[in-house]
Amino acid sequence: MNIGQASTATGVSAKMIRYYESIGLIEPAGRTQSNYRVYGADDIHELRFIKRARTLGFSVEETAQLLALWRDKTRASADVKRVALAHVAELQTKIIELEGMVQTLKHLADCCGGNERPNCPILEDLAGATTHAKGHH
Amino acid sequence: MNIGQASTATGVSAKMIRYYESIGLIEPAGRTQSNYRVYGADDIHELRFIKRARTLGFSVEETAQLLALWRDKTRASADVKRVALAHVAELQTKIIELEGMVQTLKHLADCCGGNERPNCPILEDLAGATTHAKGHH
DNA sequence: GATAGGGCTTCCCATCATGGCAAGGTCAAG
DNA sequence: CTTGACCTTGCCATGATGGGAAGCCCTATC
Repeated sequence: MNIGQASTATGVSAKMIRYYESIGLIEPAGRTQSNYRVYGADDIHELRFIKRARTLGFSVEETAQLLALWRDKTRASADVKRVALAHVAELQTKIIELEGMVQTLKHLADCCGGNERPNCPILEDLAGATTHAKGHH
Repeated sequence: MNIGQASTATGVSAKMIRYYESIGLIEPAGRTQSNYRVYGADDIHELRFIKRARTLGFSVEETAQLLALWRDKTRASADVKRVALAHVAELQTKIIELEGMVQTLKHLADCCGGNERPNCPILEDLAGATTHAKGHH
């Protein structure tokens, strides 16, 4: 299996497969006599694992940890769970941050006429926020 | 006012002030005879505006649009509102994405013993997801 | 067998917003 | 005049990804 086929089989671009190899996330692939990378069923499996982890928002670093645990047949599931829950906490922190932005902006937008006149509470907030921000009008 | 003072006055690092100048987000600052950048009250005001916009998650590009609207005294508030609501939509899309990840991971973590044994539904999901993912147990 | 088209290789560059470091000029206080 | 804190520019790094160029390889068709 060539890198292009591995790519379509896993949804990981050829570019990224090479990148993952270069940073040591995956072992260097075998090569044909003409220096083409060759992938087997195990490699495909591993790339799918990586793809899924990335889709769930794990960083490459976290993915490496999960891969190591996956490879280690004597792992404790507690270790996996810890990594997963730490990631959940990160995600939730991010969500709360974004929700704060949304709330503020929605409030400001609600207060904005959205018409032809220049008067705009959104700009007023950005320019000083001394106006009624939200909650304490 | 030197760049360091402008930085502490606005919360924008000196590095970023120079960067914003280099990409044309702000006008080149005036200079002293010894080539130090000089900032006045208006510049501080503008940097605070930028800081606030960035804090609300606007990209530098979006911030540039907002700055332009702010400077334009004849703007229509509808234009500002459009930029803001477009950004809200982006944020909400991102939030939904993250919430999907959290939901999946929480479900998997709930199903994981979190003990000394290697058996782990989290890894099983990453490795193939042919197990009961979520919803269709 | 020659040629064309597509796939592979490596290497470099760009993104976005930010930080860090280094070498050198400047300013203010002692 | 020295010291230390500040400023200047310039280059490099991040994280994960894409783009492109130059050159080699393989296969199918003529």
